[in-house]
Amino acid sequence: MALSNINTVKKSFQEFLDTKGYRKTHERLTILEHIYERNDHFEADELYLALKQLNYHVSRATVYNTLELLVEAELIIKHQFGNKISSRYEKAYGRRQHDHVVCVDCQKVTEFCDPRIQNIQNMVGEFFNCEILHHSLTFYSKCKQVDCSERMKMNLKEQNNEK
Amino acid sequence: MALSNINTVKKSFQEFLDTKGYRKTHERLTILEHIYERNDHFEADELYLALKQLNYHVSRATVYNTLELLVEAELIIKHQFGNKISSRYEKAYGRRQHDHVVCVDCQKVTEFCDPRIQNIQNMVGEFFNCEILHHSLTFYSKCKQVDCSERMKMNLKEQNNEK
DNA sequence: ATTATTGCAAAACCTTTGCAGCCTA
DNA sequence: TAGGCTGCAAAGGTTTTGCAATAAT
Repeated sequence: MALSNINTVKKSFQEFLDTKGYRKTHERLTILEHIYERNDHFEADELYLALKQLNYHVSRATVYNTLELLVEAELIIKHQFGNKISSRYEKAYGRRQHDHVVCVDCQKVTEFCDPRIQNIQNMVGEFFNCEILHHSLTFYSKCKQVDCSERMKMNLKEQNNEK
Repeated sequence: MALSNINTVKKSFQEFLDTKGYRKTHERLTILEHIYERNDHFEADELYLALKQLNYHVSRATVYNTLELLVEAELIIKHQFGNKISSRYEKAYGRRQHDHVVCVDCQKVTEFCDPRIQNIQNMVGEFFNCEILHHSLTFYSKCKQVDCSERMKMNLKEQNNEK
């Protein structure tokens, strides 16, 4: 992500905090920066551990708190992919609406866009006379790529080592 | 659900258990029966408590175990609706493919069908050269119906009573 | 008779909460 | 300085697991 963008995002968050009367703490701004350096669909604990490894210590409580604020500020999106228990997050600023394909074997997440989903959303909202706020469309697949089986092997190895 | 159908479903489950070399226990068959008497999108613990109230005692472990088997047998479908932590289940046999609208206030689940989703699924599968096994499409709405606010009030009352 | 399955309780897992102390405003 | 925010640890809710007892094959 371009440098100009991260500054825009930080400004946006600061404005959000101002408007809501929340405080601009180092923790919150730093967490936002680190999120915008990532390009994946990460879990809260992954973010916590990544920050720890960078010798920037924040508590889990603060990570969860900040993630919630960022969702509210519409700077990140929260997902629940299938049977995975924990939520995943991705940055939202300057990104067009998209949906996901998740491999049931290696958990790899791929993104796609299809304008027809918006049409369906509008139609369903009209039909039920309700205001649809947002949607979640996920395709669960077995990807035919080489690195899928690679990942599976890695996962199996990890599991065996831990036992 | 018609009586003939529940028998068909039970036969289907028994065949599944046979094929897989699993045992046909009273618990498993009874849980299946009770699920097919429901018409909602229930949580595992709701099912456990419902069975308890009917004086049919099964452990939580057995409920979870059986739900997993029924998903594998494709007799029920498991959902993760939005930020709700716990999974929800619904019966699957003899039901046409459909998706869901979930009210973010009262959690009411409504079903709808749209053939275009299948088209999108096919296109995306071809595009990424992957085999899409199934999908999950959920619209999150604020329903404008009277009973939504009613439910919200009820929920608030319950919460206050519990405190 | 074998051994998968059950029930129970404890553990695991992710997330939230309570509180003392800190730091932003 | 006031009180919102943090860190820590403990609690919360859902799901999984270990093990002895039970029941299906």
